[in-house]
Amino acid sequence: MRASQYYLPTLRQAPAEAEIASHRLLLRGGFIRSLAAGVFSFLPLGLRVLRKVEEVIRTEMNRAGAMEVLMPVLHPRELWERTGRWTAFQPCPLRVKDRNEREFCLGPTHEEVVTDLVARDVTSYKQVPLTLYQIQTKFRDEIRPRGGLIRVKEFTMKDAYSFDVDEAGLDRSYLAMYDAYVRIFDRLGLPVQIVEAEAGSMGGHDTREFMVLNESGEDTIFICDTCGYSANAECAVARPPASTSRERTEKPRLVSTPNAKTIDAVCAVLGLPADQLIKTLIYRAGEEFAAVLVRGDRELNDFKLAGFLRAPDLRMATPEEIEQVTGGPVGFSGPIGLPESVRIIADCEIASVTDAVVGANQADAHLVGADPGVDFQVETYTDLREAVHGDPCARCAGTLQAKRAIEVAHVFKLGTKYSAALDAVVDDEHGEQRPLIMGCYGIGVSRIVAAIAEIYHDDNGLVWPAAVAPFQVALLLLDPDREDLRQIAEQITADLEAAGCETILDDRDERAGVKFKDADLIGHPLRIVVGRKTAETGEVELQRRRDGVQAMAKPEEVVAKAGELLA
RNA sequence: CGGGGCGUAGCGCAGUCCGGUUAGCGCGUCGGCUUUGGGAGCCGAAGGUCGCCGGUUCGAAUCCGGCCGCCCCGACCA
Repeated sequence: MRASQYYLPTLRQAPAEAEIASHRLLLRGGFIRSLAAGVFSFLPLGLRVLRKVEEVIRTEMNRAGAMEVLMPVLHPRELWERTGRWTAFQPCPLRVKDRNEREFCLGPTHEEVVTDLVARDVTSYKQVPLTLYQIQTKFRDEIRPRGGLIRVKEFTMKDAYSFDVDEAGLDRSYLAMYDAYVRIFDRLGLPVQIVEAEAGSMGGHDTREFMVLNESGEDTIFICDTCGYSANAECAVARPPASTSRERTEKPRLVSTPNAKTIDAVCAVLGLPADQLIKTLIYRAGEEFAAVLVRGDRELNDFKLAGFLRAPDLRMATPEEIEQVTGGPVGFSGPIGLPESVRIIADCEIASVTDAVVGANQADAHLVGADPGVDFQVETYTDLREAVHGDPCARCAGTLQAKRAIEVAHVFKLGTKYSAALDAVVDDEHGEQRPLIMGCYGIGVSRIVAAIAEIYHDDNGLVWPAAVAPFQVALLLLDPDREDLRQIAEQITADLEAAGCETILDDRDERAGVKFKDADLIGHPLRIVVGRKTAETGEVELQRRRDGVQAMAKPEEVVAKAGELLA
């Protein structure tokens, strides 16, 4: 391929809107261009990278026994209503109407479509296990696109769905995908941390996320420095302190805390540290109210609470509801003297708090000297708080380290949520009808491009791993007007391409500096220079982008030498 | 959606507070000459609804109101 005929619009300066490295460099290198917030075009170079990533995924999926299909982007509303997700899916699917006012959404994910597909044609246990996948554009009306390709409204995703008759089959299908993912990221050269996670709006269990450690990521994960336990912040568990035994002391004492509606304010008024306070949050689930207790210096984790209460309509109580239930205004709620009907749930840590400050359930007052289990009873102690950097690991004597990460893939077990709703049932070996048990496995293909760019770059530009580089070799012909040099360069290009090494010949009518800068910016793994030195010595210069290792070679030796350097 | 920032030539920016000639600068683009191994030099040229709509004013890039777009921080996800 000749650079002089290639669409290669590199930018000397990054557009102002790009902040993170991958976004900046992908724009500058002429890989992508933005059309609107979270909507991008892939230019020839970017598309080559995207296709490389796809191809790695495709071969490993096929190897794992999954079969590729292509499902529609346009999904009829009725299908989504059968699973209740027309309104429940977050972020909300993009919706369109046809000329007859029939409603569709642009597929944000394909559980409904694939399950419906399988429901129509799979009727016997003999037809499973079955794993179908596709590589396709997904649409999500993201609340806030950000970070170039990191979070967008329209993106390429590989999504796979497995169907089995029993849990054992699901386990096998799940493991096959898990292993395939490990191989995929290994081949892509992308180091991933596999973490425990929540399933989000898809529903499911045994959720694992494949994370690329990076400051531009949107997730926080915790990794134990000793045992390797790792989990998304949404479900990371820290070891609570040993619970403390208490004796009945004096009854809690009412103190005046005028206008102290926040933990900070109460601490200031009473001169006490926040870990001496118990924060009482009032939640509503259906017609039921719950008082949720966490230590004053902690944050409640909503995922954990929702997971414990298992109430689909869980929400914080309104100020009016709080007043009605506790008898006091917002900011002064406490666990003492609540109506019997209010459940009291506490984070494990509360069990070791003594002599605590709690809200008095009346305006401008708190109670001092409250002891859990003595002055009030707790229905259940469970892990409800947000883990923080430096917390003790729940599984060993190690310490949890907080890190930022980019989620690039996700595997989890769906169970029968979709098969039951969409009648994907088969006869088992006894002739009994059973809903298929599903697993779901996603990879953010275009996001991987961003993640690789985040990880592999330096001050001069991108540094693509060979597996995904748009071209393996950039051959810089510094004097395109010299016919002898041009012939050498073209011969080397032909040799390399014949050897299966994708090569772009930079024969543009540009100065040497421009070609060097562009080659560095674009990040070709190997650069070969044909220039004046070649005319003098008959040799060309090879340089590896990754570490700058150089070598000289005669034209007929270039293929072998390039192979060595790219290995 | 809440908070913050920004919108002037393809890209990066100045000018806006304090209204007043023909709206500037760097890069890029086009033409010419020179140059030619790390984003060249000189000469010449093209390129602008100053995001949009309305208002104030003799006069608006600049002041006021509304709207749109983009980026960043927060709650969601691949």
